[in-house]
Amino acid sequence: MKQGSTCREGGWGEEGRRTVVVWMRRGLRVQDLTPLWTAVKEGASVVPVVCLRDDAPTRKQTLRREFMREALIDCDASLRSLGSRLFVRSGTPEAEIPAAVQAHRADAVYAVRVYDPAGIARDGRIAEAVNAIGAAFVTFKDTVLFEGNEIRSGSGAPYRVFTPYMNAWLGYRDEVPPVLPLLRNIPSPEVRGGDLALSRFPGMKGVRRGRGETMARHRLRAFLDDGLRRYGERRDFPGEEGTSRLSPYLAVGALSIRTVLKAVRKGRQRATGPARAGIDCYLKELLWREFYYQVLHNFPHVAGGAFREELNDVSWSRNRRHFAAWCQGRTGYPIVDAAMRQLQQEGWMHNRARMIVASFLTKDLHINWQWGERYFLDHLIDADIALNNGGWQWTAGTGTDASPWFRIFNPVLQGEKFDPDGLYVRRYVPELARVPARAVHRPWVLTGAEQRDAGCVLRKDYPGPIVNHNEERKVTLALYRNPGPRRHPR
DNA sequence: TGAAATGTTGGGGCG
DNA sequence: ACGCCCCAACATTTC
Repeated sequence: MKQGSTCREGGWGEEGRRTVVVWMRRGLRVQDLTPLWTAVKEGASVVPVVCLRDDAPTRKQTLRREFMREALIDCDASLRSLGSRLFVRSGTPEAEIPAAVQAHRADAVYAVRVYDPAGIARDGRIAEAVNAIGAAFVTFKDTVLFEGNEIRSGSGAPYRVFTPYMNAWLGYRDEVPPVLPLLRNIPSPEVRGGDLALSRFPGMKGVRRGRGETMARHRLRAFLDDGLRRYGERRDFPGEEGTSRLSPYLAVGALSIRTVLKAVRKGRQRATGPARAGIDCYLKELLWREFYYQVLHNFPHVAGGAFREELNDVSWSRNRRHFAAWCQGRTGYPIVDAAMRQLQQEGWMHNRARMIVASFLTKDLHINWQWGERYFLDHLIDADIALNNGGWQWTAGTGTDASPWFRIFNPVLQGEKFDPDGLYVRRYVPELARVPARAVHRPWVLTGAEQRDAGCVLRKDYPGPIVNHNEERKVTLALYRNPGPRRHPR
């Protein structure tokens, strides 16, 4: 379970017990958090640390930062109820984790393990600095049930295709790590130099009490009671509340994947027939999560480009006007625009919609999927490098188990299929609220009089389609077939 | 977790 | 009554 640098001999602090800095990175919770639980179980005096920056958030990251800070408030409150607290450090982890070790004369740093190359490199630098002052840097498996090196094919190779991976994974189903026992008390030292109280941190002004571990547990409970058994039939309709909405909590570590799996399995035992099928559908999504972590772990080059490296040569469009229209939800394709506006307003987007907008960016606008990947990372409150990358490469057709690159979504048909009444589109694109259902995903078919009746005059109240899907589809086929240099018109 | 193009079939209108 | 055509509905192939 542990993996890390040198362990220090006999490092007992002045009160005769070890002191461990628990870096709460990707672990904004108190229960079922491996590094925290381990430190407490070992009898250490625990210093739960978060490193925050007090610069003004960029506009694009506002929602994400707000979500994280709500989770911090909840986390701090939970820690306080168990005799501890958050020790907030102002600055970068590279500077502040070693500084916290120094201030508390800690013997070790415990943290949740990460798998992205940049995060691994950063951990390496921090480990070096921490080792240099005589403490250990130890990371723990926590974000996934099984790591990339734990499930291998018969030949020992990592899996590149989802279905065989899933089958192999199911062979280990009895070995999933259990939910950790409840912590009832977390011994912690007094604050030292550089430690801030969360409430005193400048960036916390005005942050409401709201989402965090407590809310995550409520959501999980609500999903188990209501949504889970119908997940299979409802999950594809972005206008409905058919999904768990747990992803933001998993992303910041306000909820543990072990807790989710245990709860879902319990629900599955009681279910029969279609309900069980619906639950299995959800379990499969959790396995996609495991799969993409496994891919990033074993094939780290995906973080910087296509898994299928020959597809790094595709010459993408750099049309800024198109990209801006996509970002702002002004492409003239209602389902795309609704989805992108949902992202801007809520910092979250339904997964079906994510696939549609990703297909549109790559296959209709011919823009590099990495532009979309970056945009999603900046705007999603559930931003997760492994899953975001896996999803984008799946749609772009550059990844493992990728859809063939010629699998292109038609935004009109997708809209009509998965948002038949236009509920989703009308909610996020109010210009289209009064457009009749038959045209809500293709408003350009309305006559001038019908447009005026619906209060949606094309190119005045709502943009005309910025590209012609049918034409751009053909361009994409040519582009992927022959990845060489190419000029994009307009 | 696609969609378009192409092929096949069968029913009904119609000369 | 029959063959022909049209086309919807469905299946298969192709990108």
